[in-house]
Amino acid sequence: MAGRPTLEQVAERAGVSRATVSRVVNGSPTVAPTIKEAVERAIAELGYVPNQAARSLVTQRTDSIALVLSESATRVFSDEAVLPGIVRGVSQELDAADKQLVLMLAGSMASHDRIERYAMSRHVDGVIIASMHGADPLPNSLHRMGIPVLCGGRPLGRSPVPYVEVDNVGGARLAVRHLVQSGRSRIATIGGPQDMVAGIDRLNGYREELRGSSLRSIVAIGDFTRESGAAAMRQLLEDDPQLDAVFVASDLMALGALNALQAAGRRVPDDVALVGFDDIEAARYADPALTTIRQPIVGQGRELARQLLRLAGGEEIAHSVVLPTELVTRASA
Amino acid sequence: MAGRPTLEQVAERAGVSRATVSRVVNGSPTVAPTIKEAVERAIAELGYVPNQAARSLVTQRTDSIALVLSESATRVFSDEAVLPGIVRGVSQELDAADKQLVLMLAGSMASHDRIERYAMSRHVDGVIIASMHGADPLPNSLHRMGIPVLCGGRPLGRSPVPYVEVDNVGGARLAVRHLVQSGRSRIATIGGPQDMVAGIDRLNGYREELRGSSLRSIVAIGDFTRESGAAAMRQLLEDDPQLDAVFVASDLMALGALNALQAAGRRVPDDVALVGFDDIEAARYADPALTTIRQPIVGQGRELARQLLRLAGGEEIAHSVVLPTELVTRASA
DNA sequence: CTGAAAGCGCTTACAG
DNA sequence: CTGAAAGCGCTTACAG
Repeated sequence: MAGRPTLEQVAERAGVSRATVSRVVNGSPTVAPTIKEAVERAIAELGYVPNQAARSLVTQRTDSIALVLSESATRVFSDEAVLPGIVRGVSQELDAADKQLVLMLAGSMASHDRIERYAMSRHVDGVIIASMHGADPLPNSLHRMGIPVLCGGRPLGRSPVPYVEVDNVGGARLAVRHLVQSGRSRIATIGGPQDMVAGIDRLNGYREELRGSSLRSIVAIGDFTRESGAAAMRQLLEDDPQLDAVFVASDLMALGALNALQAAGRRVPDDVALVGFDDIEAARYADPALTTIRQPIVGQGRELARQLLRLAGGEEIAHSVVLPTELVTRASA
Repeated sequence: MAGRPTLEQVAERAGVSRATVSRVVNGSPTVAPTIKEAVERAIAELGYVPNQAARSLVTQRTDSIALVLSESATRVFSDEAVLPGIVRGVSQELDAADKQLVLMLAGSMASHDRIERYAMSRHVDGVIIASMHGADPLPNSLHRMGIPVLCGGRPLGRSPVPYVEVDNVGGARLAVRHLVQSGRSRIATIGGPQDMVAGIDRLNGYREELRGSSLRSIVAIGDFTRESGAAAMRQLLEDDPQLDAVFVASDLMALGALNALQAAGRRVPDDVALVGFDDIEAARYADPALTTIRQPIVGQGRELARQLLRLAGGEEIAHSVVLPTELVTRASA
């Protein structure tokens, strides 16, 4: 088959110059209809598809963007329920814009280097970094190199890098307010890891909302896994056997907490009301079904893609976009 | 900053030709140590990173491969538990080989076109297609175009495209054998969708194993979702109220079936033994914990990547690789 | 509206 | 061991 056809061959077949073929391919309006037709026929007959590398070399664009997920994050099962949704949202929006999605799982510091080199090699027009632990230096260093970069979730520490996040603080406040309003008076919380912004903010929301009431805070910390939720719940029961409600910073931890409560002979919601966060599928199937805070997961992915595309296109974008969360009332509270 | 530095600038700074810089960058052994050092210094000082597009244009390689997931598949929650594992496995192996992963969610037939064009534009060195429904024409058409392509899961219908799959038939037989050996005599099954190879093969395995015994088959079909598992279970109880065991073709459907059984007042495993397939996280936390067939998910991803890399490198590879499954015995059977 | 020509940033025979 | 030169397949001012 002598390799795949080139512009040159299409031009020859259509009896025009390469420039003209290029114009047709790129939809330039200044091509005579008859010529356009001839070129299109030649393209179809030859099955011509433009070589992206050649195009990128001259346009300096690749029409693809990288989505970086931290590998350690994908280990947390809670994230496993969230990250696929983000990937799907990003993918949908990118498809619509005819851009490609390059997925990079950042395992270690070593892979940070790989990612930097990759972005620097101009293989992508921009980078979305989702799901960070701690104060990851990657967003800032990419930003410093002049690469369009956007974070999913507010970066810890001061950072000039724009981000899209869900309203963790507001969601937590919603949950606690619901518990207060339903007459609970000893409201504990199981917080997430304090090196992740979702963990930090949901705990802050809890504290902020309690501050408005006369209730005192009762806190245990987990790591977003089911087991850690169960362990934290046992701890809380020891710390305050009289507690009558718990706001748990993730549904998965809430499911663990639910098991621990039932094992301790507490009825949910009669003795202890329980509110989770995330609204994962399993929340609906828990017994009792879990009241929780829903966050727009696919929506966050879409918004990330839209913002990055604008940024890569040279537009000014808001430094932060915060997506609303909502209370989903079920049986557990 | 006048754009990012080029080979040319490195050459000038190091006082050598572009050819020499290129040799150093690509690790050619025929460069004098002193020169090599000078070049490396210049590279470091300038922060030079090769432009991939330029490189690809001449080498005809991109060092990246595409992973295609069907979007409809990601809608099935059962797959949500499986696909991230495959992505992770592929990513691990590709990272080790310093290749990039381009993720494409194939939503519709329209996106099939996009994927073909993308592969044809030589933006990737090969394509892995995971998770197909029906007899998807994509693998064959890519193959016909001369693009290295590999399927996760055996393609339906005759196809020259090589594949990597888990032993669905063998796993199902293992499950049924376990039920037979534990003395069950009315063993039903809930099959998966019959347009997916996992659905078809697991049902075949059930039938094959029963054929060896004197037991008759009792069959209902679901679509791999939890709800469909519950519905199918209700159907089975109606069809044969005396059944004492069920092999369910996915854990998620098995969880639905478990609910339905308990709602119908049957004790598991006392009245009815239950075996699932997949070994997803939730199987371990069911009550009773679910006996199931474990498949190597990340392992399948890794094997896919390894095989595709070989294929793209021009090696001959086996037309099929079948990875073993195993029985994980817990409380439900 | 169309074409000739330069150039994007690399790699790789080919000489020397 | 090193360099000059050709060429990978496109796009885009610049003329006409």
